[in-house]
Amino acid sequence: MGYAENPKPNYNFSCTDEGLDPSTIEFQVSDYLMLDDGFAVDDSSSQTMLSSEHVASGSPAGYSGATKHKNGVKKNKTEVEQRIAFRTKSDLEIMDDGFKWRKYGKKSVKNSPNPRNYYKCSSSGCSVKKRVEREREDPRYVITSYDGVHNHESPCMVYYSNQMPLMAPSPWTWQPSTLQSSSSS
DNA sequence: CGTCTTTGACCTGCGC
DNA sequence: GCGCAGGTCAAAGACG
Repeated sequence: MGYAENPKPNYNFSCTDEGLDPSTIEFQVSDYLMLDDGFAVDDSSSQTMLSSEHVASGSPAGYSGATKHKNGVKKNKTEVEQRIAFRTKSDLEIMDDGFKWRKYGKKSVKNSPNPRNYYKCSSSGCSVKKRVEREREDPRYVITSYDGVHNHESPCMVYYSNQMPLMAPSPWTWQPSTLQSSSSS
């Protein structure tokens, strides 16, 4: 496949898709969550809020699942730099946010008829993970959870370093302060 | 040929 | 201690 910038035709959210008309994208960020260490939820949004249960897809303990690696290296809680989860209304489960992701797992979760997909950033040295699943109660919405912070620039942002980003900015550019100020009218 | 997706198995944490 | 649920690994196949 050759690590194309837009590896799949359905990567409609690719910023490098020259034939893409942003106005045709069925995408909207309906909700976002800033998930810090304690799975804190930014409730500054006046929209319908997602509970942590929503994001964790029925797991009351949130990210209480297997936070380990096969080699026994347990991921310390403090190592989790940042978690971001947001809900988007989209027909596509995969939205190209400017980074290249490699799918490494798919799991059907309890309390949800829709499987959860696991992605890793395919950039070497970057261990950011992403989980994508459709909302149980409204399959039109896709819940995307990012785990960690990229240690590299988005290829998209680099490419358009001298231009306005065509698409909605990746979550990495959403600073909590910005979110707070932007959402509080 | 290189990379990605799929998928089943395995591992670990947590609740009972 | 056991079972369940979630997260990850890795081999095999698919694709460009």
